[in-house]
Amino acid sequence: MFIVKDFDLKLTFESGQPLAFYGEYRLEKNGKGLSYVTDRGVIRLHCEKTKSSTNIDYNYIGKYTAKSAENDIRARLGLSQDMRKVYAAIDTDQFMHEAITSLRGLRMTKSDPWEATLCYLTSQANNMKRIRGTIRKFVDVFGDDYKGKGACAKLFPSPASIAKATIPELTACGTGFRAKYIKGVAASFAGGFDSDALYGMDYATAKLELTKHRGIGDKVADCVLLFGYGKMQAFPTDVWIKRVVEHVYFGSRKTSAREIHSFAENKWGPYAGYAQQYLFWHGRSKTIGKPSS
DNA sequence: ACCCAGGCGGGCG
DNA sequence: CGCCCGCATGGG
Repeated sequence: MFIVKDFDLKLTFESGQPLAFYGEYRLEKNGKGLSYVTDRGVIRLHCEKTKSSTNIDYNYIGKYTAKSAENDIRARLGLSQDMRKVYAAIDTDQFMHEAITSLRGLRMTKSDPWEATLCYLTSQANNMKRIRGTIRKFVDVFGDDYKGKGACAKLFPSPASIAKATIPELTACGTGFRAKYIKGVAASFAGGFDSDALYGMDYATAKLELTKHRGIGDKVADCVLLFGYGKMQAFPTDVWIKRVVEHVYFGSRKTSAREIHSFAENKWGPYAGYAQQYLFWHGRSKTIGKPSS
């Protein structure tokens, strides 16, 4: 059982983070529930909001102990983050203040590097619904089966299992033109590429290592660093962020991704990634800057 | 029919 | 550098 403040499961889950691509969010009898798949099993959460905090209960299937499951949840849902500090750092102007007021409790989640990589390779020129459908098919088709203690579950597919799939098998999951990138990067993660080594690298160096892969460009690399490695200075600049930042901070002037990165680094520094997530979700909810809005 | 979706690589001026 | 294009595919 966790008791935390400034935590909103629905916002955290639904704000376009990788957890939503391989997890399941649903209504339960007396509150909200969430389950997600990892390479070790399935974790189920149940949340109850009280006046001043949120109580999170959980159970699990798979190669977990009570302790390792608890650690997994704390890390993935960002339960150790100091939200007072986060909000103090990103509450820089009227727009961000509105975003914080509207989205209080939205946490940055932390997936495994490989999970985030697969999710954001799939995301390019794609929409949330189809991304989710594709990742869920990956789990169904390529995920190992866990069987034990009267329970069974599909696990998140390994790099090796995706690497040995054929291109037609991948496109059958709805990847489209991204299949060749997915297969190639999976092969790298399965052998040769030491993904854990990037934890020990600074942001810029780790980004260089990621973008050596065909199919991982500037934006996907930033997503992997932010959502997969927890490097909070990463500021993924997609079409939405570009629109919102141009509209709110640049008087609707067309601005290059390079300039936006520089702006974000100066304004939010080590918390730029957090600011990005609030800009992204708040901007989308208000369709800020979008043509015909 | 056309446009868009949490882009990227490649070619061109 | 910046700009434009093709890349698959389903939904507005």
